[in-house]
Amino acid sequence: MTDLLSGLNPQQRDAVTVDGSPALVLAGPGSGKTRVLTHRVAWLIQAQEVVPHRIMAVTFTNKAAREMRHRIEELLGGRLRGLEIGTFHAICARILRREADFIPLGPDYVIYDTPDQLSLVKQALADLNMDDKRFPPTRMHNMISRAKNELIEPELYRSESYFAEAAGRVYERYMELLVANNAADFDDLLMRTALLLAENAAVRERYQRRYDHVLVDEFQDTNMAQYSLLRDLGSGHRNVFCVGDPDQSIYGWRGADYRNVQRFEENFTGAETILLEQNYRSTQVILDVAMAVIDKAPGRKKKKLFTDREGGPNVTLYESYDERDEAQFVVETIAGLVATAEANPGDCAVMYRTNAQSRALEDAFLRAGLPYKLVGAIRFYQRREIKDLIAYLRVVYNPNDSVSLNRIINVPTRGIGQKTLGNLKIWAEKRSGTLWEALDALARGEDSPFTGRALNALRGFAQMVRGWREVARELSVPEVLDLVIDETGFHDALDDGTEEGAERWENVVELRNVAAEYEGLNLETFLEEVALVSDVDNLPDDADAPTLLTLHSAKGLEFPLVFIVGLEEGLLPHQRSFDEPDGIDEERRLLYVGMTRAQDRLFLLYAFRRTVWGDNAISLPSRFLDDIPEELLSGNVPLRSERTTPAWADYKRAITWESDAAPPQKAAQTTTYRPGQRVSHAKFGEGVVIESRVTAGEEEVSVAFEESGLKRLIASMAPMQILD
DNA sequence: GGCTCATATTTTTTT
DNA sequence: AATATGAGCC
Repeated sequence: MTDLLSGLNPQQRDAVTVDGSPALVLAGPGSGKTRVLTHRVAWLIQAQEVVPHRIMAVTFTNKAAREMRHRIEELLGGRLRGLEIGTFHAICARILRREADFIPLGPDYVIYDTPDQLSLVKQALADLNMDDKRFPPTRMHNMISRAKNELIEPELYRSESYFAEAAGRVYERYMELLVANNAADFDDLLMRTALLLAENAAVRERYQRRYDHVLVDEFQDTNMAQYSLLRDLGSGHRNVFCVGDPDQSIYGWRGADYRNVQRFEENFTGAETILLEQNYRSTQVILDVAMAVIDKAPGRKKKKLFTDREGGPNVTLYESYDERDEAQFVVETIAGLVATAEANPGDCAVMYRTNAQSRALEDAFLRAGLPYKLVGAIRFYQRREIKDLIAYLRVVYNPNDSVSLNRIINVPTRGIGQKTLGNLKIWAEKRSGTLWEALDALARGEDSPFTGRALNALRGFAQMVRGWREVARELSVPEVLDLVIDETGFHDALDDGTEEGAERWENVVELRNVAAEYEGLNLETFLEEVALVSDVDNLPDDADAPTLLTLHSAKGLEFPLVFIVGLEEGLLPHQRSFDEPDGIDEERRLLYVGMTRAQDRLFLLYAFRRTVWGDNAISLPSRFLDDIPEELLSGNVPLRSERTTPAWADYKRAITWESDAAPPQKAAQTTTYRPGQRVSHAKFGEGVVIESRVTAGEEEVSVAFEESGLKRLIASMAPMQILD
């Protein structure tokens, strides 16, 4: 039996052994909060003799849940049975299936992902005869989602504006459609569970008795619904243990509210607050840089993080020419450090603000012939062919899921076009039944307005689905998949001889492999797993290759070497954050989260110009860079005091000036280069000037290089020798 | 009914 | 740049 408390510092030990009162652990990055959580669960089981199934532990990702279970099992030296551990969404999904009697859904409800949700919002708009140009489905969906996260039901949704009033009507119809489809969206999982516990005393008390202890990780990123759930679960025994860090709150856009930390202190009076300030991850230099950035956040409770990893190499700040150059620097640096055995490829992570930025990086890795691991981007389960097959499985499981039914009724094409489908919907409405009920009636030979080809196509499809439903219970998930693929001619329709077709078929094979791993599990469990997996969940940790991921998905992870790219105005902070109330601050915290992932080395990069939407634009270094003391930086960017031709400093003034005063005039009015001149560039070699003009105060030269083709360069950035 | 080509529109971040 | 939608043609 291991001593659970040895090897913990005094604060960690206090946290692990909190007894008989609620606890709030404010844990800085790298302060061992995962350790505290796992040791506490183990301590409860071992020292307090709490039965595992009376403990609920909530994590932020499924991967974190798996790892935590694994670590606790290691600590206790045995398998844990019954410990309830998972994300809020996963735990709620299970509760709702069990308590389906109390909600307007059957226990066989399906979970809709974002695209499903969006198509249902469009349907709601259509039903209400509302124009989707004036009421964009994404915005409507956003407002609905926000309401749900705040536990506001349609009938309570009050409008302050015309637009919000419209959203309220869409919300109401959207909910009706979800119920009709026997479906729940992500937000429903939380809202329905939270409301059930809040409104039904019997159910609430049952769950209060069921769990003696509730532990929550990443507490700063909980929303109202999640908090309400937590309060109701914990109000009896008050054994609620929350771990979080307001400085790492980065999910405000999804309804997370770090003020839940204050609410917790109010609702759970007498809660013990424990600060974990010692960082065991990063060097002092990295920590100082990160703290310099976060300290500028307004209205923040200052925490003093410290580490015994004194000093460390300076943080590298690199200004690249464009996103290609940026990616190349990353790849070359990694390759260099690997060559000198200073790092393993798997020690490195490259982080960015938007998924779109991964492209340039992937290109550079591919060109260098180096493998990499990519989190997110085109998510596997979002690929068309995968979604199609999942939709088939969902229809087999729950044929009243009309979103899935609509998706596959003519995929692969089987002669059921817009017109026939429209008629089918009209007929279904006339019979006041669902789409599937109409199809089912057709298959049974009921009289219908359909004749000829349309009738045959519809009946054939319906009979095929009926056939699957009859045998599905006897078959494993991969067997059902095989049946669907076989009878629909999915392979031939997909693998059309093109490279893309072959790739899509590969994905189908991969899905079948995934399904095969669920051998023994039923369709219900498979569909639920698939609906709730996140990208980080699928991160393979065996491959020794650099990881490419967004700053958001980097939360909770750590790497010896971290590159953060695209530190530019408009990207980080992102353009879309500018008009959000807490927007810029959240961007700042996002950068802080990224920086504090690094253990040994941190590289910060920005590009002088970047292609955005196929347009090449000059970019400005991120304002956050200004907050970093220069003595902690090295790289290719001159000190602020020594900059002689800092092109961007003037742009910055031009863009950030507040008054109506004209932006400062720049020196460059005439061009140094003329069309037809032969020039030589250090990197691109020799070429001929095609054009040269002054844009935004900078001379922009287009040169046709013999080796490297046509380039557009900024004269002051990339000086060239004139050869004639 | 289905396919091809042209136009529009897009990208924050995720369960 | 890449994808989604829509018009027009077979």
